Amino acid sequence: MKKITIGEAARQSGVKVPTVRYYESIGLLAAPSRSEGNQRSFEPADISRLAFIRHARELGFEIEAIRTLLTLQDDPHQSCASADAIAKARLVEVEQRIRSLMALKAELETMVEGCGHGRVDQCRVIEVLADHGQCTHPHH
Amino acid sequence: MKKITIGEAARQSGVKVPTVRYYESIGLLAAPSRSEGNQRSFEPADISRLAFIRHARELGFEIEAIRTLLTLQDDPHQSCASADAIAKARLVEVEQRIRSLMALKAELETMVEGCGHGRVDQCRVIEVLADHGQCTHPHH
DNA sequence: CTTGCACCTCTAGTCGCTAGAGGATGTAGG
DNA sequence: CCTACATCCTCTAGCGACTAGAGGTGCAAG
Repeated sequence: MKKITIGEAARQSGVKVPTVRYYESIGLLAAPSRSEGNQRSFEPADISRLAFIRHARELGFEIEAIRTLLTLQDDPHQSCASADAIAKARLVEVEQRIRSLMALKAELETMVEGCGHGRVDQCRVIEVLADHGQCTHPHH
Repeated sequence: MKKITIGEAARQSGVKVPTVRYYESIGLLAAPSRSEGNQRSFEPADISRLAFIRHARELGFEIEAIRTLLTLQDDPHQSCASADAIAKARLVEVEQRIRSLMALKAELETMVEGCGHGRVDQCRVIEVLADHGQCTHPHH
């Protein structure tokens, strides 16, 4: 077996070097074996695991959710109901966040459009911020 | 003048009591005068300022952006170009975030739909997470 | 053999709060 | 006036998920 350094692992998985060490420190990744000079030596399986974590993080899953997903992955005979539930919960979160951001976007657009590019005392941006009652879109 | 306690200020502005103290500590809100017994005594203007901050936070502006917006509000003769720029930048951020979340939503939906509710080794949720190449939507 | 990069551990910082300890003040009822 | 109780005070530490930096060691190429 060729030894995979932490730098290689980082490059291949797309996770930064300090983040790899961080994941090890919180027990998301098993501590790898070490070289004679005390340097980490990873296995290909570790790269896959790191890629899994990275992808899940990109999808916005929290570390604790990922921890659960990883234990599910480690034991393929389990029911995937938990994985399904976690993904569904995340989907609901994302949908809510999108709705909220759309309302936000509308309000920011109104603010920016209303700005006459003059002085602050006529600025709609400042004005709207100061007076929530001027919000056209009920969101927050 | 009637004295406004921190609790009243919090209730009227919708900012929590510890958060009001936090805003004071970071200099976003001027330190108010104190009662004989060392308790904070706010002015109506402080309530407006807190409401402004809260609204801006709800719109996702960062504290440093709010600090700038507040100094602009404090001097109404300035050009509102900065306020305009800050709001526009925030708008761009929000639009980007929405796009990214939409892609995410699509991917999560594919994952959840593909789940046969069986065992983990057939679970599309786990599978897609493990292999980024299966992503139908190029986003991250 | 030296240069220089990659690696090691450890601590502290980021952002925007939030929680809790331990004590002082203010107010309403008896 | 006394007591109960809510509210206030300061201070420190914690959250999530890293990121930055100090100060030192390993290793491979020229």
